[in-house]
Amino acid sequence: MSRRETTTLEDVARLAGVSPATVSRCMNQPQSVRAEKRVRIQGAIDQLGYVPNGSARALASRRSRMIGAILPSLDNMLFGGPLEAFQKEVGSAGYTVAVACSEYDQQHERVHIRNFLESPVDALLLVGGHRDPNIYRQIERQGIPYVLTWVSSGDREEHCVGFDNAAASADLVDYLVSLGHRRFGMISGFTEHNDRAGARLAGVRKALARHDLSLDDDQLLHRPFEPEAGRDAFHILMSGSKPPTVVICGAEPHAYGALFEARDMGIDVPGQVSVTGFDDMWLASQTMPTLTTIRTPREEMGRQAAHHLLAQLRGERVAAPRPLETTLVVRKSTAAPPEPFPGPTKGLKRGQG
Amino acid sequence: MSRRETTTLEDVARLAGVSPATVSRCMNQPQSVRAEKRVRIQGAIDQLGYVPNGSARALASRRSRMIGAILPSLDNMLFGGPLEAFQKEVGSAGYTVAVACSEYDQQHERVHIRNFLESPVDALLLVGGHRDPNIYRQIERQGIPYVLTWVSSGDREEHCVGFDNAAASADLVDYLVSLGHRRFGMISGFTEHNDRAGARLAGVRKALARHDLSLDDDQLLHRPFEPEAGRDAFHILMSGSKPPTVVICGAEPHAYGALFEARDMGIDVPGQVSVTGFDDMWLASQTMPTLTTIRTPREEMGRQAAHHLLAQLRGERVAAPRPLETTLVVRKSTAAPPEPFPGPTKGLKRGQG
DNA sequence: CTGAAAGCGCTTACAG
DNA sequence: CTGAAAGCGCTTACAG
Repeated sequence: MSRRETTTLEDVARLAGVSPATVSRCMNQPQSVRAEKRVRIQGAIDQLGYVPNGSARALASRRSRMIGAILPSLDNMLFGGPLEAFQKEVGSAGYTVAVACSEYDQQHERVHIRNFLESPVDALLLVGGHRDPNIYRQIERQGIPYVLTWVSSGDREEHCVGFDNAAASADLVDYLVSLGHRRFGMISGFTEHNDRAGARLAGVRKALARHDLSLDDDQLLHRPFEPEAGRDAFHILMSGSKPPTVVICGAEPHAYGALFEARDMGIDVPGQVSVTGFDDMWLASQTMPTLTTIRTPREEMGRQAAHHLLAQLRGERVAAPRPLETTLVVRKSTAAPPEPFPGPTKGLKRGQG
Repeated sequence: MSRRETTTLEDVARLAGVSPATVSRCMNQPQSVRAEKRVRIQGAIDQLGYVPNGSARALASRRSRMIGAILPSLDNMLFGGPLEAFQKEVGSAGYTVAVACSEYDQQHERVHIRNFLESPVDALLLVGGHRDPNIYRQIERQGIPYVLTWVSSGDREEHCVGFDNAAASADLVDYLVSLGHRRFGMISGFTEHNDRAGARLAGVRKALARHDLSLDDDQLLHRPFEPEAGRDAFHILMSGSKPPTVVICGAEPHAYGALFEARDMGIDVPGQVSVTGFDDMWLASQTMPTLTTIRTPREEMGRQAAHHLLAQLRGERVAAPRPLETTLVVRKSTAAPPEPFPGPTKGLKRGQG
């Protein structure tokens, strides 16, 4: 235990017989140092067990090599995969990922953004695009790159790496209408502070309107993203006097809950009612019946978000990313409605989806 | 855009008419600064929109306020919850959490540990306790606190915040033996670099031995933690000439896969074969049949890991944490074996679990 | 309670 | 290709 506990770059320089600047260059731009010295320096590094101090490096270079990621939650199957993919990509470029959870709460997210800006992070990954403009102003004032995932459009398209939630749910509706469905129910997430949930609901409404259909107020239930909540909502929808012939779920946990509740209520899916999900998580292909849903390319989104950010960090001028494609995956939870049901309007166009 | 883009503590000091040292104190130990000055300083901070620079702070104070967490995976339902709980706890104490995934690979983990030590992090959260002693030496040389989760014993009990995997699976075996089972099959994770999986398997073996039973070699299959892998293994086990009357799964995804495969094979659970899980994730209570399993207190573990680390970071001397309790949750996937099956030995003691 | 000063361990123009 | 020197923006004994 000497007085000086940590070995510094200066120690390495002394042992290698070069200046600290050269050691620094050797670590950051090896090709700019004569090979012979590189060997001596590496030897000194190994001999001393030198570990560079990231804080000092960050301060001197004004780059922390840290990227902050703020996700709504980690305690489900949705965000972990993309985060892991993101971390892997930026990690191999030398960046560390700091995480925080907003718990689907704007105030929490705001605090975390502020903390990350203080850290300071070199870049930021967020989910969704709707937030107080002041937040964006604050981020941009610091001049750090950021990426908005899970959405493809909005005010800041050049920062969005995601897919078109509204278009995806509209696809779903077109398909369901083509099956003959006219009475729709929906279990949605809360839309106030969640533009993904909002877009999915809007997409459903818009597509229904195109078919001269609509979603009745009492057929739309907002619930947190939990299977239990989905069960509860499904039970309510199916206990009404005129239950829907199809229940669209804005998030997959809702659909799992709906399927479980149907089983417990003795309701046949898709015989009596069709059920759809959104995201195509692993369970969707294992439920009974298997779930018709929208596949979202989540890992791919994580990777692309990383590349988008890394390009900006390299100082490249980047174009607005192209929206990622979603896919309608038809499985066994959807079928024609149980009996011919006269639609609320005439002139219904079949099979146009 | 002035030449100096960032406002620094010095700017605040100048505007408030105090020294930089006082501004620093005002932020870190407010009570040591006269109230009147505190107000002036806060005013200056607000007026300038001052954001302290974490890198400089880290360098000067030799504390980065960052904790590194290395988990085997984020892309499943297991580690996200505890990580979120951990982040929440340490976050409210002012710490940032950096994450990385080892992908159940020692070399990956080693690289991430090294990167974190460079960052440098103030503390480290790891999963499991078995790793190259050199790694521990390296961590301890830097003098940073660390916590080993998901395990309760081993060489470094004072760092473990977890539960006794072996005892938990032994409980399960005792219960199954008490039901009358004598022919056991097991789907286990790979045990070479995973001491949790190793302990679960060892616990099963030890408990069986206590009952004069054992696990035949061809009744033990090692698989990655995926439902599909569980399906595959279950299929193999049940296709043998003498299939087991119970399949113990070392991880819950294996059990889900087993249940799905049983359904597809037309095998009645628990009529023909019992199936057990380990962890009690949300799906366990929703499968058909519902799953008998071991409940592990994962969120609580995340919180306790945080408190254990925070106490050390405060410089407190901490005692070895008490192991967390696991619970045998009996549901519908287990029952007596289909027919009286003569055990390999006499003198079997019933109901001793 | 407060300030002047040194220092944390790097990086990076600048000059050669 | 290399070195001397300044500087990144804070914190913290030390003295008062």
